[in-house]
Amino acid sequence: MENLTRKQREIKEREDRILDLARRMLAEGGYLGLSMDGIAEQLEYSKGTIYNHFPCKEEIIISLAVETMDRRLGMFQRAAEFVGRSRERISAIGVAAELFVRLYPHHFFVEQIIRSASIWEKTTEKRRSLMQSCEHRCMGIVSGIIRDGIGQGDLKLPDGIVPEDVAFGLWSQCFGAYSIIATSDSLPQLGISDPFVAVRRNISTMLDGYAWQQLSSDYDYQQLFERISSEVFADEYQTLQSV
Amino acid sequence: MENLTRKQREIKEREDRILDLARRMLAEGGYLGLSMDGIAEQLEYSKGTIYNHFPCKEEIIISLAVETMDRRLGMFQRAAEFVGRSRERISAIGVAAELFVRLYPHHFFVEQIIRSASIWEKTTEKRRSLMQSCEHRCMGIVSGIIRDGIGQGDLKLPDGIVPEDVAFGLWSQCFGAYSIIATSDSLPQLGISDPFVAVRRNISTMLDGYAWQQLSSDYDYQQLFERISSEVFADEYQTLQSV
DNA sequence: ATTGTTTCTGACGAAGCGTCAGAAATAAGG
DNA sequence: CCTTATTTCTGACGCTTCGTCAGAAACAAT
Repeated sequence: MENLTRKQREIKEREDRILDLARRMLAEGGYLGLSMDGIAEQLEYSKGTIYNHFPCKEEIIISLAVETMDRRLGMFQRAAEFVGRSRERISAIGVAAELFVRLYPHHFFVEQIIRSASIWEKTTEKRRSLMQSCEHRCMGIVSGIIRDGIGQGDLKLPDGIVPEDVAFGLWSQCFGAYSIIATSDSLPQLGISDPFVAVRRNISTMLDGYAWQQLSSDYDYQQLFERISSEVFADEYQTLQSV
Repeated sequence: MENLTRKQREIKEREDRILDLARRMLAEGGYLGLSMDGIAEQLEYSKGTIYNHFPCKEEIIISLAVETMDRRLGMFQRAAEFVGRSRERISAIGVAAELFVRLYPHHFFVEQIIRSASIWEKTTEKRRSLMQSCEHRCMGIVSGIIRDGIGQGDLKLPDGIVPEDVAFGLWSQCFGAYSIIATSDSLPQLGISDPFVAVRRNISTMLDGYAWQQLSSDYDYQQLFERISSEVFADEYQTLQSV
């Protein structure tokens, strides 16, 4: 793998710096805060050089989004390896999702931007399908655990409901809640003192509704949450605590 | 109320035309598709005139968002008046939310943009608090129904959970799901054939998890959905069918 | 008819995007 | 080591959009 010339290494390294700076600019000032001129200036390269890496602003954003989803996918994979009953494993996914958004809010923010700015027209098909495949694999992990649960008799879905429908429910609950949390500073005024706890309870209650064993009345999922955090995601959890 | 000069009426009418065009431009090309120059050109006024109405692009977007939330608030109010047990009334809210997003996707899109583009810095405190108050009242309606349910013995929340937490769950479930539906065209590939139905089932299951009477096993909420659509929201439902 | 006020206009400066001819650096060949 | 070919880098350029503002035009009051 080390058959790269000095030049090629330089280029790769510069690309990382571009993405790193771009993410910060995006976090700072949203879509408009990210400026090609600004990148060139701050990195002390000419604009042309930046455009050698990325043909347009939108491609940078997509690249950031792919990085983001890769990172989460990694955490989901680690979570899925948690040894335990199916509902414990899905809880591990929940821990991963929450830790991810709390630890890397900038990453999550990129995903929100992707979903609203219409940047798709300008980007190549390749990047788009790369993103989709990340999304698919994330969903696949979750659906897989649900299927395992069904196979092991922990869960039985009613007619007309497939595991993907439930996975979609978890996904939208998380995405929606985390979006609202990130962009609304008046939740305490609305009477929601700890929205993250509220999300966990709501999701847990939905799974109870599907009668996924073991029910939250027979098991301390709050304690499991702590255990998974400190066992599976020790480093991440540490970081979060210290902030 | 009719003490307006011809001029003033002209101005009011023009403001509506600006907002109408702006919404279409926004729906067409996102944040970037909305251009002040474009508005001036298409409406055949000079830019200065447009800027007499709105001091910046962002204020237009906020105005659109307020329109949006007002409209939904209206539908929520009608839904809340539905006569029935508490869980039937919350179902009516669900119908309103779904009809709203399906009938007025442009309106919903504005809300998504608001939540990602960083437009808040440029806008006045007044508009912002106007939006918040809309949000609060929407939440208030939902929380109110939940409280009614508790008062009438249909529902009992576990310790540490307040009605607002449950309302937050419904809100985030809907917002997340509708966002994903609006911006992801690969849901069928993921195995989710009818995402709107999936949302309804997931929400219903969550309410079952809270043991909100009557449980979905004892009541045909699918049929209730149809009934509310055609009774409370006859016009809207009609429009939706014909599209 | 004259004066004062409101409303409208479009040229302007600033900033950002993406391009491209030519300069500079690097690699290859003798 | 010098020449030539190739790659990489540069920044001026054209274009679009934002938001401003001095002056023109329309309107109202006297």
